[in-house]
Amino acid sequence: MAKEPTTPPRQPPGLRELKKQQTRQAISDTATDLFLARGFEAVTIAEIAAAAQVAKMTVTNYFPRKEDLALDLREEFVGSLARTVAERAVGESALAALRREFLAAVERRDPVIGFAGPEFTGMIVESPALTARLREFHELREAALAERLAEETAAADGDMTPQAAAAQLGGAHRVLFAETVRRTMAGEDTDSAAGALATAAERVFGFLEPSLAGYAIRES
Amino acid sequence: MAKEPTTPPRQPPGLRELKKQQTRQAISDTATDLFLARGFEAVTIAEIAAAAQVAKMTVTNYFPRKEDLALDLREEFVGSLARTVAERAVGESALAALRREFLAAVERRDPVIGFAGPEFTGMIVESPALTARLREFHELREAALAERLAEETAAADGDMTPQAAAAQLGGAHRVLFAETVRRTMAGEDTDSAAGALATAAERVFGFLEPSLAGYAIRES
DNA sequence: CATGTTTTTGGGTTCGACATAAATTTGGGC
DNA sequence: GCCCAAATTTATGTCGAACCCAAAAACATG
Repeated sequence: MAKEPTTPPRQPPGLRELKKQQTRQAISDTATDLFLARGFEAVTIAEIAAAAQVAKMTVTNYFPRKEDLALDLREEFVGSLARTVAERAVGESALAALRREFLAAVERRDPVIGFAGPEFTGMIVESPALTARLREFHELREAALAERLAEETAAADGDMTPQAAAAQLGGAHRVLFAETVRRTMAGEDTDSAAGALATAAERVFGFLEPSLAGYAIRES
Repeated sequence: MAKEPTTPPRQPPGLRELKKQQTRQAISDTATDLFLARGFEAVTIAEIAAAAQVAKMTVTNYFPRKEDLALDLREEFVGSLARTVAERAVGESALAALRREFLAAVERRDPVIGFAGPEFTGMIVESPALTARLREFHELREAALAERLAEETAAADGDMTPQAAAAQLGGAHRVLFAETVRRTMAGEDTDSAAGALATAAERVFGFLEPSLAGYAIRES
């Protein structure tokens, strides 16, 4: 069915691949500029194509959904929690790892937890389509985390503990993300918001401590 | 601006109002039949209008979004958790009330927690648009719960405890809803699924006990 | 530089969402 | 009963995203 050509994905970046990346990036950048200037819904695919000097279909080929043009961090976002858990230290619980990493992300002002500047944040908040897409990302992220936790804890097949724990941990992130967005949209400056977020994170994660402090502690 | 005619909205259901409800229901029923028979995306608004013998625009007037034709339980669903908390007994915590009500809903085989029959459930699962809409309902439900909890606990303005608690409680419901859907799609019969759901609910809510057993206990 | 593959292009279709005005129906006052 | 004003339904038309297909252009490889 899937034929392996003479050259399965090996090294060579190749000119073709290079130009693809450039084209993709150029389209994405062009689109983002337009979205920020006039709002997501107000910009048409045709306009983006014209501005990027490619055919409409080329835009669609790279970004099957219009939302993808604005939210191009899917992989990064969706995998973040599962990755943190997978890479936690021996003796560290999932909760501890996620809290530690969240606080580090606050320090970094990481876009992945919601630090994205008022324009970009506003673009998302103003758009139902983008908001919906982000909601989907949150769900996928939680599902990825649940899967990771199931493996890490060697949970039995019918056991819903991993999903329950992932819902709590993912929920904490979701709530904190929303708070970051709220503060950004309220015009609060980044440093001030970051301070408040760190405090809020202590509280929100602390709230989970009674249930999760002993869950998914890495053994080796 | 808004002029009050001789008769502001008073009592009488009125013939006009009655026919509106009938029309609305007829359209919704027609649409649901078509969706179940051929899938959500495969049915066009024009077809629904033709089958219900009304104009396309009439369908759109009653149901601004196509998804609304299939998911017409928004109010019920979104308000359910907040309502349960609002009506809990004196001395009962939010967690206890929600668990009690969830188990009662399992006994009722309530569609609101996911008991909807394989056809209907399949229709939703197969459709990205309906899945997205349902996701939105979950979020609105959690937000409504958070608001209710904030009032019930007289939380201070910057305090995120209500949101955090709502995320945990709403998360539990979301996870259990997903499990109901999963079992339904796996072909499991309703009674068997209900039994498993009751057990799962005990576990999932029990998992929250350490954090939430003492939260939002009704005082008067 | 010839050949085969991948990417881009251009043209076209479908359908949901939305706007507007015309036609129809209803509720009441008289 | 009759007619008016308000509300509802209908008829038309626009716009844009998603999708399909075949032809042309760009690239990789021997």
